[in-house]
Amino acid sequence: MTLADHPSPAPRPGRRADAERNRAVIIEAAGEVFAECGGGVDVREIARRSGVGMGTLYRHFPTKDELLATVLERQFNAWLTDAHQQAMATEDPWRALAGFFEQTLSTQARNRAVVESFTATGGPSDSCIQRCYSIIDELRTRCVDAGILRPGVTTEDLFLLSGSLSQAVLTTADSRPGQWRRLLRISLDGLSSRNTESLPEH
Amino acid sequence: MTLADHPSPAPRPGRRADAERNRAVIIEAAGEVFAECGGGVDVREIARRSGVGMGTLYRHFPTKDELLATVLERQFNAWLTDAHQQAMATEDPWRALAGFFEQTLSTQARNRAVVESFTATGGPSDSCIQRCYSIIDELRTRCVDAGILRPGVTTEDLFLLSGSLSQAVLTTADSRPGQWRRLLRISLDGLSSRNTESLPEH
DNA sequence: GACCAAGCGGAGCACGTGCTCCGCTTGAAG
DNA sequence: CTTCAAGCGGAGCACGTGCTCCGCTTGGTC
Repeated sequence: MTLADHPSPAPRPGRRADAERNRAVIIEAAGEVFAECGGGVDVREIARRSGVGMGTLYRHFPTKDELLATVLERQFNAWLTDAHQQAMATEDPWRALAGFFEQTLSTQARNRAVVESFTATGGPSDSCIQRCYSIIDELRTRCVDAGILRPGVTTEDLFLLSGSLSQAVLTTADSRPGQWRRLLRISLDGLSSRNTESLPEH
Repeated sequence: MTLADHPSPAPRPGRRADAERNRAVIIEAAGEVFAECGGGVDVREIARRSGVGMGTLYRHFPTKDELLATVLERQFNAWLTDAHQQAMATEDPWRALAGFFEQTLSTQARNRAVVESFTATGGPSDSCIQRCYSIIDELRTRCVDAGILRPGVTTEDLFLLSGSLSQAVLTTADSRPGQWRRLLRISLDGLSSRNTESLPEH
């Protein structure tokens, strides 16, 4: 399932048809460019890739930040929807949790801007964070109920772990792609209930 | 042991005394500013903090990158020296490894530029990387000889883990400082030889 | 004390990048 | 077909930031 399969979230009635089309083209192109180059790219590059002038770009998105936010929101929601569906479809709680990390990391591996957004101030919007927390919490609860998750592990721990590993994915993307799977495996084993010693308080 | 306890690596004979003094002041100030603000700070801020003009700064360091490299090299070497001494002084191999991570992360937690340097292209100089690998490899070997490290764990795995956790330290530095210790604990438990299943190949 | 090369300060230049302005074009309503 | 507001393109402005230039100052030597 790719991004294009998800419905565009904000169709705007009353606008001229070409404007609507341009808006969609810009979001599409910006998504690609941000993913490849990170949030620091020159806006002209996005305009160029969209085949649209600067005026048009800034008519639709008053600032670069707003464009980035729109794109990230869209990509996050697509990813979260997929992740949720996949999690629901997996019977075994542990496989569901592991699969979530696997999917998250391999998706984000190809999207610089998304990884950056976790580091930078602000990051993704609150509603996305909230949604992400909900999914992780559901996965965590299922594992706890099955007695296979280490006691004391919080949703925040899992969220932070995901962000931390994302970074590992990025740093090894060029030199040793796939090495992150080893770290993931190590972390998951550390999360197993076979480890009974309590974790340090904050 | 702090940075000031380490000898300045490059005293330059034949230079005027005030120039030598200024050079030291600049390195000191730049170290603080880079640590607080990251590598993206305005050079003027470093000049201001040094109490020195732009001309003086650029006389000693022809580019900002060179200044940053000099500062990072110095800080890395100070950190590595401390880490090595501490590792040598710890009898128990596992405590030595855990202590290395603990020290690395709590040091880097207060130094944005260092963490960034692992992410950015280039990063620390090759000789630093090499030295760091040597230390980690020594720690790893001791653990392997004692039979307490999970089979198949490489020096690269441990290096990558360190960088990955550094990121976690940064992202939670403001909101939940100390949470990274929980992730570290989880990772270390996953590295224990009690986990016998082999890690995925690259 | 006199001399001067080495060193210094900071105004200002060059350039990259976010954003605007305005004359031209075009979808669509009548 | 006519009309025109909505939309478009891209030159160029504003500003932040790396770096330079040059007249002034000063440590060191005789």
